[in-house]
Amino acid sequence: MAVTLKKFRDPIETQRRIMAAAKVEFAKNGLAGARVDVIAARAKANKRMMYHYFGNKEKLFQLVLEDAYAAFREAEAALALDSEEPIAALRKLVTFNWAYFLANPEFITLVNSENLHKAKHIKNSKRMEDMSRTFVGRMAALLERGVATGLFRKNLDAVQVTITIASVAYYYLTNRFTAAIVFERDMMTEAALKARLEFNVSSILHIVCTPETLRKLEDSA
Amino acid sequence: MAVTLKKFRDPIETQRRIMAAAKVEFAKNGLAGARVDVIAARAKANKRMMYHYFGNKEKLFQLVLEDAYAAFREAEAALALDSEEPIAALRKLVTFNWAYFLANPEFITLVNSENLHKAKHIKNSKRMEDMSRTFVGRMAALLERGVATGLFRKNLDAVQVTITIASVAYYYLTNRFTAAIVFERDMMTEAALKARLEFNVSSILHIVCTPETLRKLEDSA
DNA sequence: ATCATAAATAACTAATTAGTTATTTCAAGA
DNA sequence: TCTTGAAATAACTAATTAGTTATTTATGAT
Repeated sequence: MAVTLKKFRDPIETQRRIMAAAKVEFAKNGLAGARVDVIAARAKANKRMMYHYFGNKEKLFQLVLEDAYAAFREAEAALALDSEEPIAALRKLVTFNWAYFLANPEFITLVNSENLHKAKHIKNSKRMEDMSRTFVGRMAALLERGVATGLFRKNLDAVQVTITIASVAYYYLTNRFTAAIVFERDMMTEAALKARLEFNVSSILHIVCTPETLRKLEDSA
Repeated sequence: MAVTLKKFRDPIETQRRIMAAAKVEFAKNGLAGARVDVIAARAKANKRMMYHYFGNKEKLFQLVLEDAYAAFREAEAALALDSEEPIAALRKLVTFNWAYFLANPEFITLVNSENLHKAKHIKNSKRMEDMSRTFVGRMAALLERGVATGLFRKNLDAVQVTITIASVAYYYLTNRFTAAIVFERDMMTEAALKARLEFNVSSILHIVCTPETLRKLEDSA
């Protein structure tokens, strides 16, 4: 008999493989387009294992989606923005959003899928609730610090700013295929990506900073 | 026998009904999730008619999508921005984008679906090409006029501005379901919608206008 | 009037697919 | 070492679904 290195009966590892395979499949084809047989095959697991560990396709989707959010929030928290000077923190946050969506395109398509389904899979998720609270709090704190030091405009809504930072990155990347046709250019060349990130950083600074702050930034540039 | 008002054998009308039904179904469930039986039933047509007039599900999707783009471009062209003063034109354009996405939510989900499929259905569409050219040209012309009169900042890329105007509206609306959970608020109340539109108009003006223009706008406010 | 053609319908099929049943295989504790 | 329960597999099923076949029905031109 040939010597095998395969490790038998590792339930944790099997679940991990199924989740990873599901993430790829759901991201590529959406919830309706994803095939459980493909997930099982890619996970090198039996389909029955998916049903055993996760119940059904939709519950698996929910877990995959929650995990994707959790990873995103953790990465954002790791930026430690509260220990940075406000302008630097803002630049860092805009750049982080861009880089994260770019490096994790499946996050975008999973979120798109969930919104097509009116967020039914995470609607009553305690886990989502917990993640979101700290996330929103961080942005509000950053804006307050900027306002206190006179760098940022007053009365800006933290939620609007947060949404805007995400939107200028997310929209460009999620719609890059139709945009390539509409604008007749490759949206994903190195130059195009660099240009978009710079535009986004500049745009957010123009939205958030006071005119005086912007003037100083230009002088020092 | 009861008198019937039904008009028999109207191929144009039948095709119209199938397209309208398909738009609803594709928008609600995506391409993979949409059911041709549901489309036929909603159109009050026989499923065979769909195959007769449109070939298959994907070709029908392509037509529905192209029509959705055409309607959007036509509505935008009808704004006649070139006969408006640049600032007013810009406000009008941002407001139009917002109002259009809000009034035609199916446009957003159709575009999302097409991007999930990497734009394969419109990739070689001459019709899309024609629509897009005039659309991009209009934005470039508007920016140039603004720069010429000293209202707008120099060296702004028309494509980046166009994408940004769409993104701040599109992202908010397409992700309104997950956003409602993340931000723990109803994104669709009248007040929330009004606040977002105002934020978007202000944001785009801050990105596009020179500091002096912005100061004057504030003074006159 | 009637005939050719296109519109419309109903019933069918072949393939796919989410979920299940029945069975085997391994590994850890007594 | 034997037993028990969980992990894993294979084969199956019932339902769904895109697409077709075969047929009927209305309409406009002659």
